[in-house]
Amino acid sequence: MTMPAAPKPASPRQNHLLDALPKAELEHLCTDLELVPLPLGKVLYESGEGLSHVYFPTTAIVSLLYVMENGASAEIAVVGNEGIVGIALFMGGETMPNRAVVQSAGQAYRLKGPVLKSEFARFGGRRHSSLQPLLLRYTMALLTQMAQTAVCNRHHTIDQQLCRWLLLSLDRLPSNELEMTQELIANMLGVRREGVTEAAGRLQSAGLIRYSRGHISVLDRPGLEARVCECYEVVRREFQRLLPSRPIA
Amino acid sequence: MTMPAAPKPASPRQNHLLDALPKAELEHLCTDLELVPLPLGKVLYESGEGLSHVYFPTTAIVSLLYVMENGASAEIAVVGNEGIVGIALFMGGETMPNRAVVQSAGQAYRLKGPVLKSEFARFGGRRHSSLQPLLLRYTMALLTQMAQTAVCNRHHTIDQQLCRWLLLSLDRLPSNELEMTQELIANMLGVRREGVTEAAGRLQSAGLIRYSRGHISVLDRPGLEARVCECYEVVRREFQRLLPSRPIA
DNA sequence: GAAGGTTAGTACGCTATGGTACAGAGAGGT
DNA sequence: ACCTCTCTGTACCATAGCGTACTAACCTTC
Repeated sequence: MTMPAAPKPASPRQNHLLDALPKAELEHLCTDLELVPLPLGKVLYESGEGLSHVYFPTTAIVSLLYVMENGASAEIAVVGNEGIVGIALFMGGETMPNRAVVQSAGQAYRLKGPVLKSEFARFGGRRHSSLQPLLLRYTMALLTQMAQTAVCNRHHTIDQQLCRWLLLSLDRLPSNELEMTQELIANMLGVRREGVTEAAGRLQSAGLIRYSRGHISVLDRPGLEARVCECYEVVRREFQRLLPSRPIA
Repeated sequence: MTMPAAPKPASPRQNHLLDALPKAELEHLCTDLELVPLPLGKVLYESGEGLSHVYFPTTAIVSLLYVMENGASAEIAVVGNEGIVGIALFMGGETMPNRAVVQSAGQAYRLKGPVLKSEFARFGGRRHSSLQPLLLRYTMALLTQMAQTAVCNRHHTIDQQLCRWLLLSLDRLPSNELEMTQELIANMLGVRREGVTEAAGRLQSAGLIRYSRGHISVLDRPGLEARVCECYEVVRREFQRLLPSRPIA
């Protein structure tokens, strides 16, 4: 069951990582958490650019993209309310050769880099932080998502990849509606826009979705799950296993 | 300059991660490091299987593969003397949905899981361990390699991918010779064996490599670099940036 | 040196996807 | 109501890579 559609007050607990923290620790962070709107298309960081903040999405979805020299792009991973944007900050290295762009508008809590770093390192000191193991497990799940993206890109059809993409997005949204043009989906998947049109047309004919000018209604989620490749389930299971506080679906 | 081909005595310092540790810390680990041979094809861990050890390759190269339900496979990343096999052990989660298989025979130092974990966690205590930040930065580099694999799978031709694969392997070997059948390369790249035959044939006609029954001699490395897609350089630069102790090339 | 296995090369048709061009269908402004 | 812009649908050809079948080199072993 997804939650009721009533406009809920924003709370850090809408992000599963923050929600998984012990009460005291979350409250400790709360003073530094800043709620920010993430409009569609906003670039949180650019390839190779240092990050000033990390973002814990609540209702927004962020795509990690690689943009090639010739301008073509491909989605590497997607981050919603189950995760955090900006792992390079606590993993070290400061930057990544990717771009993080808002794929579905919404909100996120952001935290200044130094605050996160000090909290992350506060491990084994007087007080045991549970943030570090949590973030590391999340990173593992992200790793799996990237690995599976590579596999999917190699072996699966656009139809299957579109199903995977829709399901991954759906899992990170409160409703069955998403605002997304075919053009943008094509950018994410790294395929032609026409390819998405055809694939989406097939899904629509099958009665699984309804598409109209940037708005997708998912009518038959089980139908999508029946068509998707194994990649989706592998990723979903891994997130659930590593971050069991709450199934991401 | 690659090192002279003389058979050197094995040393943990042949692995760049171990080599990057301060002397005292390496010596502390040395009692637990165990040199093991890694024959071609050996499976270090299976998808979803718990790991008892981590491996620091010195002369071996290990591939991380995803094996699909139908048996087809795709390489996710490759680990040589610049890295470590078994990051799930310190990242948490214990397992990964991949298989780690020896792609080029050689040696590695292995370390019992619990030893690594305790050393990894010995951070912020009385003594600051430099192992943790090192391994986390390595994980970031691995992340980039996976991301770039996804991009490469999406956008680049078999020829380009073969070049990338050869260069990545070359960077992890002391010589310009590799033992590798086209069949195996095809498994790694997740393409048909015939596709590799044709791509390799083109490289051979161009005088860049010589291929003969499982043995490849790279004759013209700059030639390969001229044909490879940007993915190779992105990964190489990222490894160099994050693990600057020694360029992996 | 003959036999059998492994590795590599070649050929042919098929399909998914890319490149390109253009037409239709909504939405929004004036 | 009309124009215009954005988004979607369709069509056509080109091509990279797949599936399959077969042949040709080469290596090993008897």
